[in-house]
Amino acid sequence: MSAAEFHLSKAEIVELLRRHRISPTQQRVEIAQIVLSKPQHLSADEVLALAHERGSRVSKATVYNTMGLFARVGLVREVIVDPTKVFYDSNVSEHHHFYNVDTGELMDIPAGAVELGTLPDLPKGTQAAGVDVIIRVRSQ
Amino acid sequence: MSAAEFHLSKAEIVELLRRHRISPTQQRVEIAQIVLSKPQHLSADEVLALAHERGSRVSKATVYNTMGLFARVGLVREVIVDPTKVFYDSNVSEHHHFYNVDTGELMDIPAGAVELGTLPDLPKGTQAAGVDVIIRVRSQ
DNA sequence: CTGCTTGCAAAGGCTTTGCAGAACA
DNA sequence: TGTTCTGCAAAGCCTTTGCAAGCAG
Repeated sequence: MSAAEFHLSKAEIVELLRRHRISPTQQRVEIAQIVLSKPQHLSADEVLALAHERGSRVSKATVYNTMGLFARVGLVREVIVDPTKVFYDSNVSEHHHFYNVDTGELMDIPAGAVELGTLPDLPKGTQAAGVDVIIRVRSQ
Repeated sequence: MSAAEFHLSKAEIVELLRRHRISPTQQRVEIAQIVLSKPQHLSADEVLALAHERGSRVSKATVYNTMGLFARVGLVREVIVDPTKVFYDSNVSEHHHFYNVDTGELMDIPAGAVELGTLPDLPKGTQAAGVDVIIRVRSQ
């Protein structure tokens, strides 16, 4: 997906959801507006907090359902770096991450800054589903 | 650490723990014997189950404390690929992983099969703490 | 209408913690 | 003996689920 997905009007969000065969309910549209507004890394709790700040009346269960749905259709990407919570990344183009284990901060690695040669042979009977590179850093 | 760390006698385990400034209590020695017996990926629950199979009377709390301690001193490595549980890898030499999202199986990627060029510039004020490469695969 | 969604609260699963008793040095 | 460790149960967190009421098409 390109950066054109960012800064979307409500109508564009509705269209985007429809293209992904997601029925554009009010909650889903509001969550999409928050999450897809710019490249960012948000936990479910942060999405909920942002929604409430905006005045949306969305429940925690719906945030989880919706983020799971968005991840399944490729609107966001789950980033698993911290055993205590999942991050959702609104940038679904191929890129990798720095994770500061002291602050819990997740940052993008500039595209092209990590070269990954050809993939190794996959285990028999499997197909690739994604490659994650996480560089853990510590505040010094 | 080399493969020489595997197949250790009780005395060797005690010595290994002492070298890492870990007081070799009975439970820690038993857990180390299980975990460090060979290259493997175990969850805390699996360590506990193996300990009980062996007849050790170790509690869940002690398994968590001990695995956390071992990870902190570098006797094992935490592998975070699944938001529902942490894996402990007894192979602490540099290598990466395949993770089968369908089966939950974690496998080593043969050493050298993934080429990672030079690391990108780290965020200001941080130092590298580790690099994880996870290739997610699906059963086909 | 008819099924999909939502929200609430409760349940679930993994991990941590508090504290008394036990083991280590 | 003083400190560190262990075990149990309870608590904590994030996430999922059950089910009745509410919306979408």
